[in-house]
Order: sequence, then structure tokens, then C-alpha cells
Amino acid sequence: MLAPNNNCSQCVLGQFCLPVGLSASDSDRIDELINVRTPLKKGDYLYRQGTELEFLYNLRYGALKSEFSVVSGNNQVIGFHLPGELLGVDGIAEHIYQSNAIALEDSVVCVVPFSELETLSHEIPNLQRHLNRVMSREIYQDHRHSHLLGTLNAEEKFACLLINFFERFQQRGHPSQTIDLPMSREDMASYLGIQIETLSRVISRFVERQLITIKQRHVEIIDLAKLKKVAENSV
Amino acid sequence: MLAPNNNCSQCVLGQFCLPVGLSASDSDRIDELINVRTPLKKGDYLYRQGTELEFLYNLRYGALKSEFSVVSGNNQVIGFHLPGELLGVDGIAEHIYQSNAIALEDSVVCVVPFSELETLSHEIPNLQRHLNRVMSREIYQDHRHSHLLGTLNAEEKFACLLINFFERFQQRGHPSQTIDLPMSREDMASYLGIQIETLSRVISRFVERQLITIKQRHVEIIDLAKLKKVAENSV
DNA sequence: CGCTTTATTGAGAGATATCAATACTTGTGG
DNA sequence: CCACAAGTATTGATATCTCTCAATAAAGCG
Repeated sequence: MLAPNNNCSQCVLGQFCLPVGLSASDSDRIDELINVRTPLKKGDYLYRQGTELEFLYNLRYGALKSEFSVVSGNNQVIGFHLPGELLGVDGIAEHIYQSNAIALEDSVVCVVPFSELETLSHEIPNLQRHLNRVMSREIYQDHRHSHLLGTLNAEEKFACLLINFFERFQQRGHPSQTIDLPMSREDMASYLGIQIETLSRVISRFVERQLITIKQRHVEIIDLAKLKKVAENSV
Repeated sequence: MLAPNNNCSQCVLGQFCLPVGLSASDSDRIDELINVRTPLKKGDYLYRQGTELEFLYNLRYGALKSEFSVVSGNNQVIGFHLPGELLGVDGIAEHIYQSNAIALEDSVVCVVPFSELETLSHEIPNLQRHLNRVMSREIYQDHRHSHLLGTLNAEEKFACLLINFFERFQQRGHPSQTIDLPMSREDMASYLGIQIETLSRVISRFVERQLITIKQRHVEIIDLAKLKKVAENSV
């Protein structure tokens, strides 16, 4: 289903994925571990909250969201995932996924059998170290998200989201001031803890003030400095 | 500074701490690793955001908060920590603490040299597994906190906080419907993403409706069922 | 091309924030 | 041990932001 060149050692993701900092021979062992890639169609669930965790997933192409689901129906989008990011780690503790992961566009994930990853990481200290770092970074980002939700107003929240995506696209070699957001207004609003109407008004104001132009999900950042100023409470 | 019986294998924390599920000999090695206990006075910083991470800390007695600090001064309390909980993990990725940890009352922490923990965990797979679980659980709890901040109203938020503390006290063998909260209104309000005045009004309403009685930080839960009903959006 | 979904805009309601005054605690020093 | 000061908590009045409800517009999909 994918191009023949499937192995991790030659993956374009490079530093963003698991084998970072490993020797060639260790990298080969990762290749053996991660030998399945799964394509997802837009809207597909990668995993569901409450189901048994058997795999972690590394996103190769595309974009996903993860959401925390409650019976009362008021779901909370807790993150957006771009290529190179590891999904499923919140389920390690109980061996049960604690969130839903849903494809925002057609995507491909590398399938990582968790118990084998755990075993292999005992043999490859750098792999273990990397897993620790990945989880620690997720905790840090969740704390930033809590700060966004807890203390920022609607404009500051959206400015932060834009800057966050701008930087993540840049880190992945995207050259320009232009971002194609992978998610709907509804997903963004949920992530920001506001209603879609409020988000829509914030967007309109940003366009008015010539911070951005936006057409559907296609955003151009006109004045990054001003945008950062709006978001500065988050610094 | 502490009673002579300082070793992990005989610690009252038992299942709440690192050596859970280890053999006697492995437990002894943990004892060697964690041989320093540090007392903290109320208000003391255990570590500061931006400083180099050398240790993780396991809380033995007392209570701490961790807060995400921003230059604009609008700090966000991101968690409250009770005995048995591991602190500092958000700093593992960059080897720099990403939050402040502050004692809410006089406390004692066990000092865990991180690099030695990492080394030892290569030799004791169960220790590594436990560390993975601890970090995964923290991610899960952060997601719950995001959900609280993003979708609940003030009453739901405070009801959740009360139930959360009630359960955590229960898990630690506290027998009754009575909780002595370790933190101020200000800390609670920050954690809940509301103002202290709003929190104070919520508290008054809960007392009026006979869900709780409260005197300063001493809370008695009168009607747990009703309280859970108030919080039910969070389920 | 029409239908369904998604996004924008407006008007009004409601929850929370802000400002201000008061009461209560806690800690300190005489 | 008391008195005072500083910090903490409560309550009220008002302002403001965001939500809710409603209508319209635009985009995506079959």
C-alpha cells in the first residue's frame, strides 16, 4: 500500500521519530519491530477510548486529533498530531487507550507493537531514553495546553494555536507563512475551550486587523509579530 | 532528619511509590539509589521552572503544587501532589524543569538521581515499566484536567476537584467523608481556571444546598451522591 | 446541481470577571 | 497573651466576555 521503501532507517521523518540517535544496527532492529504501516481515511478511528492497547502508532503522513470522550457527550479535543508524533501513550498505564484518535485527513501510521517495544527498549537504552523523552514532552505540552485553557482569553488562545502550528510546520521543513490547517472550526474550538461562534468572531477580527488572511482552512500569517503580541500572555 | 527507618522496602507508601512489584533484591537496589530525603517547609520551592533537572522526587509526607509560570505573571496551577507521587517528569525531555514545584505544607521528598534511575531501569525491566506507567498516568490525568478546564462550568469544576481529592485521600487510607485540603482558594481557583471570587460563590452555594460544609480548608462531604451529580459532565 | 455539512454574522442572555468593601485568619512582636 | 498587621476569604454591584439561539452564507459531497 505504500512505496516499497518502508524501513525506518530511510524514513523522511528522521529526527521526529523513534530511531533518533540510534546506531545502524539498532535502527535495523527497529525496522524489524515496525513492519506494518496502516493507511487511514479521513474520519477513521485509529483507536478508541476504553479499548485494549496493543500498539502505539507513529504518524507518518497526514494529521490526527485525539479527543477525550465523556458519556455526557461533551468531548474535549486534547491534541492535534503531525507526522513524527507518537500516539497512544496515555494508554500505557492501564493498557487501555484513554482517548480516541481520529484521522483528520487521509493518513498513514507506522504500527508499533507495544510489548515488543518495551522488550526492545530494555536492550537498547537509547530507545528507552527516547521513549521517556517523548512522554515527558507530551506532559510538558499538556501543561501548556492547560495554561491556555485556564488563563487565556479567546483571542490569545487562537493566536497561540496559530503560532504553534506555524512552528510545527516550520520544524517539518514547511517554508512559508502559509498553513493548511488540518482541522475544522469545531475541532479548533473544542481544543481551545470556546464555542465555534466565538472562534469565528475571533478569526474575523484577526482578518480585520490584518494579522492573517484565511479562506477555509488555508491560513496566511500576515503579521507574525503582532500575532505573537496577541499571544504574549502565554509566554 | 527522619526516623532511622528510611528504606524504600519498608516505606508506608508501598504501592504508591517506585518499588512497586519489584523483587526483594531489586528493592534493595532502589534503597541504594534513593538514600536522601529532603524536608521542605511550607512555601519552599522543590525545583524551579527553567533550572537543570538532576533529580526526580517522590513525595513522602505532605503536599505540593506544581505551577506553569509565564513572564506575564499569569501562572497556572497544573496539579496538586499527594504522598507517593513522582515529581519532575515534565523536565526529562530537555533535562530542564518545565514547572515550579512548591510545598503547600511542611513536606518530605525522597530524592531520586535521574541519570542513575535511568541506568538502573535498564537493569530492572519492572522499574522501567513502572516509570512508563507513571508517566502515562500523568498524561491521562493532564487530559482529564484539560477536559475540566475546557468544558466544565465553575460548579462542575469544583465538584470534580472535591471528588478527586476525596478519592485520592481514600486510596491513601483516609477513612472519612472529611478532607483537609492542602491548598488555598487562590491555588484552587487557578487550577480550576476561574477567579477566587467565583470559587468562593460556588463554595457558598454548595454549602447552601447542603452538599458540603467547609471551614477554611476543612471540608466535610455531606452528600456525595449529589456532588457526583453536579460533576457528572466530567464522566 | 441540489443537499448536507460547515462557517459566518447578529441579537440577546447568561456566566464569570472585575472592582470594592468587609470579615475572618494567621503570624509576629511587644 | 494580646494587639496589630498582613494575608486570605466572603459578599455585593457592575461590567464584560462568551454562550446561546437564529438566520444566512459558503463549501463539500454525492
